[in-house]
Amino acid sequence: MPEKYLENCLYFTVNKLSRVISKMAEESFRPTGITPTHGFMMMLVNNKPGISQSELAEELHMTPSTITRFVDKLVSKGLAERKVQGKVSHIHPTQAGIEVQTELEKAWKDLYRVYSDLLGEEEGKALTKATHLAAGQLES
Amino acid sequence: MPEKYLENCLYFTVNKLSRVISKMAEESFRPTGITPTHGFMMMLVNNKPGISQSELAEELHMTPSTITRFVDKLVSKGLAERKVQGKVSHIHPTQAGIEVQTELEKAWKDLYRVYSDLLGEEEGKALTKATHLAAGQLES
DNA sequence: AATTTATAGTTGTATGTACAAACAACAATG
DNA sequence: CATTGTTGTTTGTACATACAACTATAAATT
Repeated sequence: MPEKYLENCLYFTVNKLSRVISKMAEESFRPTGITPTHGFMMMLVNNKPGISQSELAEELHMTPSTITRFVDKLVSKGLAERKVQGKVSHIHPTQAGIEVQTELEKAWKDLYRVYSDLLGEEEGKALTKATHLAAGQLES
Repeated sequence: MPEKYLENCLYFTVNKLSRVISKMAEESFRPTGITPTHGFMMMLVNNKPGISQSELAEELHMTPSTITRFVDKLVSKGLAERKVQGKVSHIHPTQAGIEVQTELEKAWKDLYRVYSDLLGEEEGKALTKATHLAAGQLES
């Protein structure tokens, strides 16, 4: 078992990268007062008012229970509201939710800028594509 | 704001990949009765008996508090023991800890096999290298 | 030697996320 | 229409992990 052998393990390198970039994302989103994932969810809601939770789950690649919790938080922050219709919950932005959109987009662009500057824009794009592809290939 | 735009966000793709590969790792390590990260820690301890917690933190890229909790768990499972010496804790494997090593290595190889088969071995290696590099570049 | 600063670890608490089980609404089939 | 299955959401619980504040030891400086 050689030294530094963890570097050769995808599980490890990906998890580490995940921690690092998550911290960067929190940094970028801090001014909005919303954490990154909640922010993305909010943007999805603004992008498609009335979106259902399963659609959110699909887009965000998260489990329904997690989505419930996240929507709860948006609601409790006054940024969104649930309109239950039969078995489906439709999520709509409130006025406050609509208003926070530009700030969220700014945070997102900022995040992009920060990691692109550190990685090189093209390298960043390539890595994004590669991780997206890999995630698709592995989830089977 | 285009459709499917989250795919172009490194934060997102990396987090998704992290979730996917973490689940695969849990699968591979399930037979050992130890979760992947605890397993890696155990291997590090076997690899260098008497290793300090800060060294573990460094290798695993995790915070000291997390290391404390993880070591606690190894100890409570009877796989390792702390020998406190001044302000430093030295972690040693117990007999049970030593004995679980081969099974852990098997699980680890299995994980490698599974994702290599799905990604292609060379592609997997390339991605591992790329994520490792990126994590290094971003943590500044 | 006394005081300050740095290092190693721990503890309390919080967050993100998942799974499993439950529940509620709808669909399909006898 | 009664039952059985399917789908969407929720709730209880659990785990990995982090941060901030704390304690304890060691090192450095006065």
